Amino acid sequence: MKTDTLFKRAFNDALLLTSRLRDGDPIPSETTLAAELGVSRTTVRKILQTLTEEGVVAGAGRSRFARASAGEVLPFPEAETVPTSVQVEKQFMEWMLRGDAKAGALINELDLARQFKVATTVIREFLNSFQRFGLIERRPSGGWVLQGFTHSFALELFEIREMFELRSAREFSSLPESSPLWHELRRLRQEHLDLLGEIETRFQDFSDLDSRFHRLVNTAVPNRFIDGFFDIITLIFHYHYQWNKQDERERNEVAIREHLAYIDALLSQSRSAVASACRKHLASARQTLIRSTSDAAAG
Amino acid sequence: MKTDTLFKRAFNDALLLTSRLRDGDPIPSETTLAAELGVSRTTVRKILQTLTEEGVVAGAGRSRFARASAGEVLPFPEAETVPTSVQVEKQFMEWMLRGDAKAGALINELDLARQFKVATTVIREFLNSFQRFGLIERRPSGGWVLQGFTHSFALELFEIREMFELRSAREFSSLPESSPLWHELRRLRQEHLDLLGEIETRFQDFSDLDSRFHRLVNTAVPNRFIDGFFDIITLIFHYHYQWNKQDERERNEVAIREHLAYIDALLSQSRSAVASACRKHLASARQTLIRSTSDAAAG
DNA sequence: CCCGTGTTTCTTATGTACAAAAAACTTCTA
DNA sequence: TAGAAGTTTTTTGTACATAAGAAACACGGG
Repeated sequence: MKTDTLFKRAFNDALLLTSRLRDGDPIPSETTLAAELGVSRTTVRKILQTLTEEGVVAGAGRSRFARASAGEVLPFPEAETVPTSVQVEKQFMEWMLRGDAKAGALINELDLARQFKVATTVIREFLNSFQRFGLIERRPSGGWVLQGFTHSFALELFEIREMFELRSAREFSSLPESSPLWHELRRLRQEHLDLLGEIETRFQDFSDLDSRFHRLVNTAVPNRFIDGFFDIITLIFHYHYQWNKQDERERNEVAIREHLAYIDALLSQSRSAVASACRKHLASARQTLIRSTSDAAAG
Repeated sequence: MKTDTLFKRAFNDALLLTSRLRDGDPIPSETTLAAELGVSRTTVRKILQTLTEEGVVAGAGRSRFARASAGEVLPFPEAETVPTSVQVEKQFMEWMLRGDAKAGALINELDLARQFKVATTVIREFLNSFQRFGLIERRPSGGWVLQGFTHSFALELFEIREMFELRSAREFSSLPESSPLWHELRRLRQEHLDLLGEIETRFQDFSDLDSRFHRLVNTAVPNRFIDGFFDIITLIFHYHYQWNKQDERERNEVAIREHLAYIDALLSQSRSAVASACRKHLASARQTLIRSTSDAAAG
């Protein structure tokens, strides 16, 4: 049976919306709610029905209104609102990065299904779509081999990353003055400065800023294959930030300063300055990543 | 139920093997046969059983021998020996390239399943693994959108291809004298010359040679992401060669000459010569591909 | 005790069933 | 009659069953 995490997430969101209403306020139309919650009308109707049963919403059809008098309605637990695919990805990354499995090991679908408490179908589908990240590989005879987050994986990843980023940075710096991306870039620069000012307390916000900055650079001249590759980078860094807490504040501070130099180079539109700032930043990012790699030798 | 295309393919191969034996010759051991046919012993035993029933093999256990006296045994039809995944890919590419579906169109799993005469599960799995080729895209709300083999697809593909190929060519040309790849390259050069000599009759053999040459260049310094991207190139060209027969002989002849110039540049180990020969070849390959693109405007 | 076959167990590929969610269609009312 | 709710139809996501095929285990003869 299909899970109803979508319904539960939307229900929780709807609870928040209604809690802002006062007793007797009219409820927006189903179509409006659907747009606001980002789901179909079918799901909205299910939510309205449940809210009515709970007494938070009264009336029916075209005349529905909020009932503040009703007792507090408990939202669904956070965990039940996460799509299965996201849960599985998370569990798989933990399983791999925790080192429960070594590079070269065979992946057992049934085993994983039991461990992650999902049907084998879900694991199968996950592995299929996860293949593109290069961390697992299909065997000709069927089944999967774990390639793992190894030293060579990181090196190969960064070789491509450098090619792509240099290309995008070059394109970006030759954008016409009129491009709205310049404004975006200046805004991001300010965000970097702000974060640097509060680095002691907000250093964990860097992960998101990092991703947004590199994404912006890549939008100068879009290419679907570069975008796809960027998804890999994003995935790796997302989990890397979660798992490697060592020297986090220092690392992020250094990275912010490198970003600022990189941004200033872009703004200067000097090709050589852009290339060198970009290379410098990527080199230190690579170093950080490689240190958390699973190989024995670290050089 | 799992299909038995594997068994049928292996059975046909085994028929060929036994047809070379004379009456009374001993049959190799199950393990040996398994290795030769590239399947497990389980499948070999099934084959031996069938062959025995058909009278081509007599005896049992350790003493089995060929029986030439038996009438001709019919192999399974070619079509039944093709793995489902391959069949589906082929049908999907036809469906797309024939123009049965336009870019931006939604993909209906059930529809395709009926059309291709397979279960929805198979389509679903196919779409998932096919995503990496960039010709389809998953919608956030579920379902798939056809991106299609468009003008911009070809342009973006070649932008990356050029980056990767230039990088690999550069690495290749700086390989040490001792590398065995130089020998491989000289052998491929000879194959090109041979093909050029018989171009009138053998021009269709170029597709395979093309793929092998570019693959060789890429093996200089392997990178899993470049390898993955190369799979996309291979897929596209594989079908492109099958569908675009216009000027095929002329196109291939030109390409062979470009390859030869490219190979000679590599052998000369001159960076600038390599870069220019490589660029020149890719430019004409791009032209060819773009002409068979599905967009209205062709420039 | 090694190589080979016989036997059993495990794993994966594929078909079918069914609920969630989306989308399309219909009806109603201000 | 436009927009809203009611209803029906499609489509997708997940579970489960079963046969094909791989792998592991067991045993026997030289």
